[in-house]
Amino acid sequence: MSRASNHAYAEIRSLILSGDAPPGTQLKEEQLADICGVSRTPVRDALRRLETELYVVRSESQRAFVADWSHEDVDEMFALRGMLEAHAAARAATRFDRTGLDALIAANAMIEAAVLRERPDIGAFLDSNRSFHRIIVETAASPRLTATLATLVEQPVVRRTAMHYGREQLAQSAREHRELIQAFEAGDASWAQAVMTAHIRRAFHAFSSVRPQDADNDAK
Amino acid sequence: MSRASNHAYAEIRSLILSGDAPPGTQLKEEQLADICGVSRTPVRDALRRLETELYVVRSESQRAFVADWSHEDVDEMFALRGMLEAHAAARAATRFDRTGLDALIAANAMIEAAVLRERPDIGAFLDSNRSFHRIIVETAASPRLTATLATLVEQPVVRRTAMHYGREQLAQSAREHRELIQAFEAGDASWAQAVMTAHIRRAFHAFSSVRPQDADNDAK
DNA sequence: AGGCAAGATATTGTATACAAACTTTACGTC
DNA sequence: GACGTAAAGTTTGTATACAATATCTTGCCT
Repeated sequence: MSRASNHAYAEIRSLILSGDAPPGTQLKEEQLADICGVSRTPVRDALRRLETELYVVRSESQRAFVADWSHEDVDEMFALRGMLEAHAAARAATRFDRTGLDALIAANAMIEAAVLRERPDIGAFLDSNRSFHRIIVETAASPRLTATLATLVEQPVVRRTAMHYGREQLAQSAREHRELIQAFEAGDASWAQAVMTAHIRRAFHAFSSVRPQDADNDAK
Repeated sequence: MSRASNHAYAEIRSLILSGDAPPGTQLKEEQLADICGVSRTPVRDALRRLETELYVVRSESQRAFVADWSHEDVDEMFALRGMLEAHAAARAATRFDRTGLDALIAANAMIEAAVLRERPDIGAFLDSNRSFHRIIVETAASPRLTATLATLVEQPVVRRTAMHYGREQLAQSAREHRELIQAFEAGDASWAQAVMTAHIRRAFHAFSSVRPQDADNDAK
């Protein structure tokens, strides 16, 4: 995807993630084109991408809005993500080589470094966490699975979850990653699958315990 | 999505499914625009959609090609579809009402009618089969799940599978549907999930036993 | 003869103008 | 005053022209 199109995508996505365009906001192509400094054509491309990733929904008459997620939507998303990432972990367990494992260990080391300091660095945590999970999904070597998960792992949700992790929960997350690494080193698909299921499920409950008004404050 | 865009989508998709554009064929926007009688703009939209549904892949330099499916791809697709449709069945089991069940029973009656005749009617089987599965997924009431499955249920594969079902396998498929209906009437999520898992898995093995050269003949 | 480079060609990306569709508003009628 | 309808305004859809980039061709140099 080329320059203008990517730029529009990144810009609009960031409008949504930052909360500048809260759920329900109508996204008008021309207005976005002005903001991004490009024409409507690449904006339309960007909106389509964001639509498949479910950041954006369309009304019956094809107008675009920032997606609003009910609690049930989030529950269902975590359920699907749990199934698919656990499946990815199981496949990855029989495919990891030393290079991949080392990359995974390095990513988790960065996570721990971000967590085990006076004031945990949530941004660094999120970045490394994303790398960690991406390595697993890519090692699973199923383009279809990768594509499917890409539409399910909603960064705003992950972010909101992490924001409300306490220090202990962040550390627990890193410990679960350690157990995943053990399962991968043992090449044990069932083990990896079970740990990943629990890992995602726990994240869901951490997310659920966030009261909506707190989450609203995060968006700012 | 509007007229020209939908038309281009349907036309290109049918080029791929019919085999007129075999795997690896380059899909040039201008050429497709001529074929569809529309401009490049809606063609680009259509290609993007087909890309997210993995009918089309792109080279590094953004040229579009008809996707090629390895046996492993198909295996993985069935695995994902099995997980997700079984999950849908479990959710649906706690949500069916009398109207939905009756619709399901009616769909399966049509399937049996298509199968239990001198010469099974594959076209009618496929149509009713699609209805049957759609009712279940929609009853699961998860837009996300619906959207995800839509990108996985590849009609060419379903078709190729059904073409090679013998009369007995077609009848077995209908019997499995009957058991699914029983599970739904009992409101038993685990039962429904298990039957659906087996149902999809059996379809995969029916598909796998088709030798490639036979499958090629089907495409004609 | 083989490889590299420059130009020619083909293909996709972007901007813009116009068309179609949907929404809102204002007015008339009951 | 409420409802329906029509016209004006807004937003998205499509076509087309042009720009950028990739690929292929050709010819030159080694």
